[in-house]
Amino acid sequence: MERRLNLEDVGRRAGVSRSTVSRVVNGGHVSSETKRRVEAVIAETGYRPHAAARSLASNSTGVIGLVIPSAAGTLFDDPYFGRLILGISSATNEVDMTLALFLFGDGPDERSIISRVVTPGLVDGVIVTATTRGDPLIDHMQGTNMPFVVVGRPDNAGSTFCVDVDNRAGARTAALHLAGLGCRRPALIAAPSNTTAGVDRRSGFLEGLAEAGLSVEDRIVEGDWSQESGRRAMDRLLAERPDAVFVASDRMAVGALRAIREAGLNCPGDISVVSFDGIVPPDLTAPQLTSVVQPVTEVGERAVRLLTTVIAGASTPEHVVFPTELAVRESCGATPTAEPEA
Amino acid sequence: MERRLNLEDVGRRAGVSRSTVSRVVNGGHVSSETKRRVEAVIAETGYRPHAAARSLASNSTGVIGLVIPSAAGTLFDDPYFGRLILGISSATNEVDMTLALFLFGDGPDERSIISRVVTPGLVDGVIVTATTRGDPLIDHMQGTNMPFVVVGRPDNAGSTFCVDVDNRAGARTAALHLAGLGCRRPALIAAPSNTTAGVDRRSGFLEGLAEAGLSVEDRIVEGDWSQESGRRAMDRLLAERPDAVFVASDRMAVGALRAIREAGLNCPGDISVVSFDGIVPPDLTAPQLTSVVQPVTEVGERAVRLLTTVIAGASTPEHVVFPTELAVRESCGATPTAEPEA
DNA sequence: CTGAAAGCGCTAACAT
DNA sequence: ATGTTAGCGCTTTCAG
Repeated sequence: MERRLNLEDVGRRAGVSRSTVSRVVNGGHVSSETKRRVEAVIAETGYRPHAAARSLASNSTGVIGLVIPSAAGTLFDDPYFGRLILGISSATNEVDMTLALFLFGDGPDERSIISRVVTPGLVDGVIVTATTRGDPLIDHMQGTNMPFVVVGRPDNAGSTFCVDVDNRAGARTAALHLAGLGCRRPALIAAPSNTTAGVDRRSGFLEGLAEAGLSVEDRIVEGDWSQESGRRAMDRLLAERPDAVFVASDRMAVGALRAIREAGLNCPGDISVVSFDGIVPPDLTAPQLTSVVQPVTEVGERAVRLLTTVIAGASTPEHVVFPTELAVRESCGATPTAEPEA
Repeated sequence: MERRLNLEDVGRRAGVSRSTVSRVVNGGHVSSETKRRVEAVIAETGYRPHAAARSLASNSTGVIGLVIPSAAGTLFDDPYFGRLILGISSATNEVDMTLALFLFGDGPDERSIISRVVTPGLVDGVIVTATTRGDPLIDHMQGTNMPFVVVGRPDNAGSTFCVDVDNRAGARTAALHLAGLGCRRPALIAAPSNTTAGVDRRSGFLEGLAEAGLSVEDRIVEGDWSQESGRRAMDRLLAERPDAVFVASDRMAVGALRAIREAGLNCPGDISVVSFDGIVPPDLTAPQLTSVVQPVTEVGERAVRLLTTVIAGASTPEHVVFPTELAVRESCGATPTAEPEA
């Protein structure tokens, strides 16, 4: 097993010092003549700088971490995280960094992995997906001096960098849309109230309803994001004879659609449904879901860019929130529009 | 900005040398008295070893890479990769390593990311998911001396470590099951023939059919894994009036089910379907899919363990292949069994 | 524009 | 059982 080529070796072959080689590798000032010679040697030897050595000397690793808690089971049943990872990964490639993934459940391993995330010299910064309210992970991160941004809206983060979508406004739009269609007895299948997204979507919807002079009264059931919970929720709701329902997530909406069908009712004929996410492929359901679509991939990309600024030293917390778009399809009973409404 | 605490500092506070501290951190032999003292200092200072420095000195990073090519769009629409990542991530946590994710599309960035994967000092080894035949990535990896294992069955890898599922046997079982149910005009919606999984599932199915004295004749259409392709394939196939169809993936099967329904036919009444993957939640479809389930998560976990042996120096290539299980549900028309058949 | 030299924080012989 | 001493391969002043 031969020793790995290092800067010194390359320098020797090119007749220059290791510093010069380092300069051509990192784009420093080098005469074009020597530069050419060094590059030739690098090309023919296939030299690649040693990442760990570089990290140690430069105090920067070139890797960013993505932390997703309670990844356990449900995680990838929902396309949400997949999309987010895609966005983050592509942005990460773009800036020539590498992505480290930290998934963890609720086991005792949590503590250990949580501390691995902030190991010095491992990552330059991390993106934390915070879905639950009062997330202890956020508190923990604030106690360290590891740069981080959170995806979502943590309620216990006085001042952190974060990127989120406007859940409240999106849900409000859904309410207004339903009201505009003439619904009289709206219902709500809410997302868990221990998540900020759940809270925001609920209050946004109620707000929109109020503006239109409507109210859900007791036609409101809380699901747990799962399709099955959506189905059960709709089942319960059906007894109240709602003429429209806003479901706080696509997945739960798929379940709701099923409950409606199984009850022998028709959507949108008997009941309109509007969901949130816009992440389930339209073709997957019949009728196609009208939903408030959130730009998940963009959120991921933005999070990476934001994180790079934090790593670079940005210190005044920035909150970026993306708008959502109502994609009108079949399930609400309106005539689908080519252009999504705002 | 105060300097980061290092071994020397901790040693000074505890009145010992840095090597001793290193020993207590890494579990070397230290008298219980000093060990206690050092641990106290570590606890009160919150000292954490610097990952890059450690990597450089020990020539081992503690991170493994996961490479997923052509991640582009379709990737996360299919729960397959999510499950795989889950398995890999959990195994990775278990052995106290961290996971680096390399996703890449077909753009020009491919070259650059592909070379980043083999950057010395970045990862200790990588898991490559190879789906396509003659995958150039495999050739590339073989040209380096980076430890790697492949998930899947590369056809251009004379001798590599790999873990796969027995696609052939699983598909054969599906054929036999359908034959046992009395089908006479079986059809096949195949997976892309430029993937080894596609090839294996096809030949396994044909083999099983032949054993039962049946044949697909020209009732065979190739899909591209997407649900839509499954739907179109079924549409074409319907003209041939098959009484059973084996669909090489769950996703395509969902499309096929839809085509059957839209043609006004009934499954399993008019036509039985058996799919491959067992990855779509049964509740998602009506009727529930009978399918050949592959243990994706286990494959991921095994890949990690195998990789650790390669990193440790294992040199005689090992191929581990997992068996599949036929989960009999509603879509084949048989009475669902509690115990899945072999 | 280029070379020399001093670390970055840690591990691993090698002494003691 | 513990301390001493070399590096690991790179970046980065500092001279020239």
